[in-house]
Order: sequence, then C-alpha cells, then structure tokens
Amino acid sequence: MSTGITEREQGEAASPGSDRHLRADAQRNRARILDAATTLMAVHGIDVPIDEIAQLAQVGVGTVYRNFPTKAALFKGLLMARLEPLVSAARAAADADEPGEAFVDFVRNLSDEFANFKALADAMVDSGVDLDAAKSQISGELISAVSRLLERAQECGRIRPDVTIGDVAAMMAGISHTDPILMDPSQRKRCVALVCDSLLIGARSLLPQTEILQPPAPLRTGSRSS
Amino acid sequence: MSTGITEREQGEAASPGSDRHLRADAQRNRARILDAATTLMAVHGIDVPIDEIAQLAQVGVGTVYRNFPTKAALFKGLLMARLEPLVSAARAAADADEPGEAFVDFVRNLSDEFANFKALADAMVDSGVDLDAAKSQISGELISAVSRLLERAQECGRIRPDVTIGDVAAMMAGISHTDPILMDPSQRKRCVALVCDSLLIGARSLLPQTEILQPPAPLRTGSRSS
DNA sequence: GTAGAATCGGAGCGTGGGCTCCGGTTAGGA
DNA sequence: TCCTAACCGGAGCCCACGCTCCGATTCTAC
Repeated sequence: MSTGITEREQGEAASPGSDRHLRADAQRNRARILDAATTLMAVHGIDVPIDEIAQLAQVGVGTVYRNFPTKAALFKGLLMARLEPLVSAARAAADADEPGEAFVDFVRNLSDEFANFKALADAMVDSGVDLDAAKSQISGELISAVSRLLERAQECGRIRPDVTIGDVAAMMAGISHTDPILMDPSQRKRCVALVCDSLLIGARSLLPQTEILQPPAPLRTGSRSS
Repeated sequence: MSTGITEREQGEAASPGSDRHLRADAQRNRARILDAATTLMAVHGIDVPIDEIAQLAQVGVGTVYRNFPTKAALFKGLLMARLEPLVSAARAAADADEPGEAFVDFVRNLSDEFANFKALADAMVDSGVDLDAAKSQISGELISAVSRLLERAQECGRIRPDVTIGDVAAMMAGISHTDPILMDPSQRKRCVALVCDSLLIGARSLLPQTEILQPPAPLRTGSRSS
C-alpha cells in the first residue's frame, strides 16, 4: 500500500488528556475528528485521505493535524481503542470452561471486528506502514492471548494439535483482508466456519446449511463491466 | 488500493500483433517491457510505478505508453497470459480420473501462481481497478472451469457437498492476497492444506507434519520496530 | 465588555505517480 | 549511401495526498 507515511510520529496521539486544559470547542472538534475517522476508516481502511476525514468532521485539516501529528498517529489511536477489547476477550476466552467453544466464538468475533474496521485488518496485514513499539506491543499481547486460548483448546482435545498460532493468524488475516466484493458478510461467515471446521476435531457442523441452496455457478467476478 | 486509474483503456494492449510491421528495435523493446513488468509486478503487484518498469526495461516511459496505452492495459496483458494456462489446467483437472486429487493439486497450483504473481491476486481481489469485459470473460472462464472441477470432485464423494465455488474462490483469494510477512511460502502451504482439509471428506493428511516442531509462540507481528 | 491566548481553517508546499509531447535518433528500403 | 517514416526517451504536465503556516476567529478569565 505504502501511503507515503514517514516514520517519525514520536508525537504520539498528541493527547492533551488530563493535565492540559482543552478549550470547549477544541474538545468538540477532537471528538468529531475521532468519530469521522472511525466511520471512514471502517470502510476504506487507512487509505482514506485526511481531507475527507476533516470534511466529514466539519473541520479544517489543520485541526486534524493539531490533534494527531501524523495520519499514522490518528490511525494508531483508533487501532489501540479497537485492539484492547479484543485482547481482553481473548484472555477471558482462554479462561472459559469450554475453550473449544470459546475459541470458535472468539474467532467469529475477531472476524466481525476486522470486517467492521478495515483498518484493523490492514494493520495486521500491511507491511507498508511500520507501526511502532506500542502497536507491536499490543499486537503481541493479542497474539499471546490467542496463543493461550489455542493451547487450552488443544489441551481439551477440541482443536487439532498440529495447528499453530501462525496458522490461525494467517487464516484470519486472509479472510478479513479480502475485498468485500468477493467476501461479503455471509461469505465471510461461511469461510470462518470452514476454517473452524479445519481446526476443530470432530463434528463438521459449523457451515450454515441453509445457504447452500443457491446455485454455485454464476458468482460475481469482481468486475462491474460498465 | 485505488491507484487512480481511469476507466478508458479502450485502446486494448495496442497489440500490433500480426498485420502491422514492427521495427526490430520496437519488438525488442516491447519484449523487454513485458519481461520487466512481469518481474516487478510479480513482487509488488499493480502498485509498481511505470517509471520503474521502464527503468528496468532500459526504456523511456514514452516507449511503455506507446506499447500499452494505460498502466491497466499493460497489467491486463500480463494477467491474461497468466490466466489462460490456469483455465486449461482447471479444465484438464475436471477431466482427470480422480477429481479429488486433481482438485487438491489444482488448488495448490493456483495458490503458487497467485503468490508468484501478486498482481494476479490483486486483480482477483481489488475492486478499485475495474477490469473490463475481456478480463471478466476469462475470469468467468476460470470460475466456470473450477466450478466443473469442484462439481466432479463432489460427485465422486471426495469433497463436501455443501461447499460452493464461492467458498473456494474466497478462500483462495484470501490466502493469496495476504501480505508475505504474515504469509510466507511455508505458511501459505500450511493454510492451503488446512483449507483442503476443510473441503475434503475423510483423511486429514494434508497438513505437513514436519513443521509443527517449531514453538508456536513468538511469531513475527508484522512490525519491524526500527 | 474586553484583552489576548488558544484554536481554527484552508491556501499552498513538496512529493510521487500516471501520462503526454515533441525534438532527437535510427532502422531499413531504395 | 541516403532519406524518411517510425520509433525513442525523458522533461514536464496534472492531479492526489500528506502535511505546514499564518492570518482570522473564538473562547474564557478578569
């Protein structure tokens, strides 16, 4: 992708947070920027131009850059907010009574979250944007939490022992990052089900049986020939 | 991705092919451009700048644009050349004695081809580049050839009957389009094996057993914190 | 109400990439 | 060898996007 983002962003999210006093209008604008960025990045990923975010937030680009020193910083701020609940969910799932079911639920949840927030998937997949220590830390936390969940599910005999966390990460990234035209929500659910089928030991019941009635032939090929 | 490509490209690949006489140097240059484009697009996909292709081909950008009116046209030309053998392979596989094995072999082949030629995967996945009728035709041929292969393998009882061509297309696209950092060649082979495991009826023997010795924990997280 | 500090906003800079244009070069037939 | 049509090539146009700068505006303490 290589959106031309340089690697400074030491400025963090320029968070005035607690100590510094933000004027009322500044607080309002900051919130509007975050809302707009969330909305747009959810659909377009990190490719959305800052100008569009500013426009939706009814704010000048200068105001965006006063709150977030770089596009990557804004992106990272949103990402962290999304990633943390996932880490918590993975940890909770690892402590669940039935790790097998918990694993499947978590994977479904993860896929939904990725699909709903395209930038999240972009970040997990894209090597063009070099996110810094904070990102790699929380990403590492997510990986290790899912690792524990996976191990427990394997210990319980619900998941194949020859599956690695790398397999899970790669499959999830693949499913989530694929373009919505080829991978609409119901197709994505089917793929998640197939992946789970390949990971779980035993019953193959995850693929929804109601949707196989449609003829398999035509399929949208990704081109809307005008 | 949205590389800013407009949708004219009626000019086709400006193929002088048979009737028009190409000067010797022109033929040489055209071949060099194709070689360079193949090399670079294999790695960087459609994102590679025309200037780089021209440079590698030891040719000016003007020469590139004389042979291919747009970047999309050049891209399409290469794509077609890559897609046709795949269609043939799918048709041959559909006529094979053991469609189950043929299906698995074909899927592996497809995955390799996608991975070796990133633009191919980009094209199957990316909606930003609207490829035209020719593309959608040959892409449709590939889809229908794989459909027949899938149906035959299902009739033989080797592949689950509830799997659709859409499932296969989406999974392959997902696996192939994922960034190499998360999906290196051996990881990709594992994922293909897992997908096949989920599609095939019966034995789960496809995942290579030699590679599970490595500890599942660390994993590259996609950030090389500098 | 007022001063002035904080904030706003958008014109504009720099860069990168697709594509064009036209003067210079060269192949190849006579 | 010479002529000319065909071809070459890269400077440069245009546009998109990340980001900066500074005069205009607005909040808020007094």
